Amino acid sequence: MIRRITESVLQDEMSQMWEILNGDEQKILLENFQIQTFKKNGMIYCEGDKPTHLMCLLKGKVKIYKDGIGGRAQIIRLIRPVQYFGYRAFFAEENYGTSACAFEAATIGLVPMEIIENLIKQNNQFAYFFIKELSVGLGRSDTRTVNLTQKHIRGRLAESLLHLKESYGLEEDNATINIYMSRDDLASLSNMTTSNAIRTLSSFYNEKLIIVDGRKIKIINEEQLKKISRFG
Amino acid sequence: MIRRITESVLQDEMSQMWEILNGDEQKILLENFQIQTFKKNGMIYCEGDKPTHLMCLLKGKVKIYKDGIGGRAQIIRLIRPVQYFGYRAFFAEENYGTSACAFEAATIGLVPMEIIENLIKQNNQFAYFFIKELSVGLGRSDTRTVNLTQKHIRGRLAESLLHLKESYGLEEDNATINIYMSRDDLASLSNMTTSNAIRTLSSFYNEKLIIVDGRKIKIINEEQLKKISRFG
DNA sequence: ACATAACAATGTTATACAGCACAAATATAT
DNA sequence: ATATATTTGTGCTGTATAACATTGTTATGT
Repeated sequence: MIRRITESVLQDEMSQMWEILNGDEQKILLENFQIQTFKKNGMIYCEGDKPTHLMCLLKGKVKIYKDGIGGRAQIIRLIRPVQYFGYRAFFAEENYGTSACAFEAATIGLVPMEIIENLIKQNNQFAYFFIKELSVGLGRSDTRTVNLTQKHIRGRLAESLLHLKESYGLEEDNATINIYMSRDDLASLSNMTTSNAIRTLSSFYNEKLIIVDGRKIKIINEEQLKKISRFG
Repeated sequence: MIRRITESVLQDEMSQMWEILNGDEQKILLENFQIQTFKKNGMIYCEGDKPTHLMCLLKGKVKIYKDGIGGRAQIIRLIRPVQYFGYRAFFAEENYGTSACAFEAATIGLVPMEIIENLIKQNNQFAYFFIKELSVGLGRSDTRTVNLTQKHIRGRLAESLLHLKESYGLEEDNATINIYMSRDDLASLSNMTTSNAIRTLSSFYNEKLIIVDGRKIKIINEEQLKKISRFG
């Protein structure tokens, strides 16, 4: 019964990966697949840990971050369902260089990296899946470096808000960003202090670009935000 | 005769890749391999171009950079012989997100990406080579993001100097960094303005950490530079 | 050898941003 | 439900660093 459930998860939600595999390979994946849940703010893995599993976010929201200088965290990547993560360090033969934490209650599918490694060795399309995944990620990371270092504070925050919208979408009102995020996290995402995140957020509110209600943020002038993000 | 030469280049210098391939595959690589030279400051490819070839730096020094906001360039990666580059965008199915330029006269080996793609599809170890290469690169890029955004100006410059030493080594005196780089490039590498690169360099000189003679930089107190890099 | 341009060095000013302190408002746990 | 901890909002102050201006120095070409 449980096997039925996990099989349908693999088939339906992780189809991108599942469909590349042949029957035998699917069977191997199924036999080694497990699902784990994490509470809000639960740690999924820590910087320095040994990577053991490929992870696939099935439900919830996850942040990948690095602890920088003086405890200042820096969010590197936001994960949404269905995205894969946690495998880079294994391939690079390193310990994790980042930590992963659930923004909100999360359900994650896990596959031991040895299994993934073997599948890669027998299925080239599967290997190519990771090559593409990593290549896209590397491009993003480089772009992010430049954005974070060269854009001004307003541009960085505007970019983050738009990025949150792209990643997690909007609520039923078609305006409120569908995430409940602290000012602190918003600051880590935008490479600024919490004070500045708060301050800039209220500037945007005064300029009628957004409406802020506690942690809920409604975008009301996306065009202008885009302009500011491009550099304003 | 020419074939003999290119074969020896593949065998000796690009051995990391060559040795993974079987006889037939090596033949394919050899038949599609060509060597090209670039002058000092010669452009190898540009942001926005369509990626067509895997490149391998055989001789010289190359910088990979992005043109950021207001013409401010940002060096993303330094290439030394023998390192591979130029393939990411193809795998990601994007145009180049960076530009590549020769610091000094460079010799580059080129292989059409279609050939690489086919080799990947028939040789899993070859695929794994790229998975590892990309994984290491992605980790570096993420680390770099945090270093450039969170370290202070002195820390960033110290880090760059040490990085240059690691990348290109020292001259016979075992102290002078083996690269002839403008202050402007040093600034792009360290995410600062040219003025600040110059200023901070002369601070380091006054503190007797380095000796500067034009573009030649001699490291005389590496320990202290490391401390500053870690955060001083 | 000289002119011209590119590069390097340094001082001055302007500004964006970080750090801190404190009060008010919200979450979270018991 | 109440207490405790965390998060949020603001103002103020100091500082790092970007921007600008000036001058000296080193390449490059004629």
